[in-house]
Amino acid sequence: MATPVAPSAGTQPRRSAAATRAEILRVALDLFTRQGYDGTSIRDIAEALGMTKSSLYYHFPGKEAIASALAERRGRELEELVRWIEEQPPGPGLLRDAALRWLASADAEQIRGMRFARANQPVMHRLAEEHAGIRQGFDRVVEALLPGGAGIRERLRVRMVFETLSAAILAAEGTDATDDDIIAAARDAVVAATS
Amino acid sequence: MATPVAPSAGTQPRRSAAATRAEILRVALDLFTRQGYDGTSIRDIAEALGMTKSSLYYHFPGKEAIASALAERRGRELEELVRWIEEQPPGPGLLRDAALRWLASADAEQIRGMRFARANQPVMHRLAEEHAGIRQGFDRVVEALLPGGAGIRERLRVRMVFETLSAAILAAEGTDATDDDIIAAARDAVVAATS
DNA sequence: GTCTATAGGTTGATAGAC
DNA sequence: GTCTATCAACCTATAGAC
Repeated sequence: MATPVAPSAGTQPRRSAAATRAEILRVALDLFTRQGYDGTSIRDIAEALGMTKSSLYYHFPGKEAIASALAERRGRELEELVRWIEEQPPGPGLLRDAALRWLASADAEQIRGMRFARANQPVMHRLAEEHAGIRQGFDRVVEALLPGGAGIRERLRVRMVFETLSAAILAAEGTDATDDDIIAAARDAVVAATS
Repeated sequence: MATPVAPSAGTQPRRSAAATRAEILRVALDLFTRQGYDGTSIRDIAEALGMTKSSLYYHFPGKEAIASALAERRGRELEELVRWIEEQPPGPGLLRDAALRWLASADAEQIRGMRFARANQPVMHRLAEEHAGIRQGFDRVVEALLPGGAGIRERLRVRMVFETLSAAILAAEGTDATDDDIIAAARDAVVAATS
């Protein structure tokens, strides 16, 4: 399963540090999603990359820092959605439009990111607590869509609309549904929930 | 946080083994949900019960057996739903009726069970693989509701209706929503999705 | 049924050579 | 940037006394 890297011949490494970092994140995302954060050791990640644990520590200060980088990437995607919402004129159709826009932007990588977040709730929650920058999931989105004094039931409703994609991903677990199937199912549910 | 158990005075233990077993499951469910399966050691569970690890091994052959017992309990709840579905006359309204029945039966304990399953996907999945008896989640329910040749999109739709409660629980994470709020939100979504 | 003690293994992380 | 070698801390699980 590992993809060993041929040792570099010259003094210059074959790939830049930035590329290696991205590769580490890609492999870690895959393993964390499939085996869970706690079920994946630093050694697992390193071996899948064809390097040793110690080399990994050159690129990241620790295991949690890898998960943190993944969470931050996910946070940036959501922040972009918040910015878009704040630019729109408020109105009753905005919730549906925002949710459908979110779905339309969901590519394979983003779906993998959500699967990761879903499969590793305990770590994500811990990261959000320690590290105040990473606010949990759709908090900011809900904030942007609702007036300040909204009740708990209204908040729940809005949150659930955005959890729809997450629900579709979970529903597809173990089946052979494609990403397109998942997004189509989520879209139907969003439309039904915002009628 | 621990609730130490007073040592029994006579030769007979204060509580039957069955009661102790149930208490272990209750405490383990709580800890597994809050800290995750891997984040909870046998020692954590034992200390919360006021006993030592070794005593726990008298009641359960291992850590995984505890999670397995929790998963089986969850499986029994779903089996009851499957039985009910099979007794009903088939029809287009059956999906909604079954989902609403499932919601109506969801008490606090069941919601805690779902939260556990949700927060520990990797273990649940592993248990379902190794131990063929525990089939994953709503597989049986979907089977009972759909004709054999149903397509993947139709299967997804049915699964998602049942994932609604799960989505509501997730949406309520971190908020101060009550169980009633969660169930109400889930009911609205089920009705919308099955119109 | 519960305890102490410990075996046997894995983990995340560090030091220092190249 | 990558390696070998090593550490302390932690885990599950077992043995055997009471």
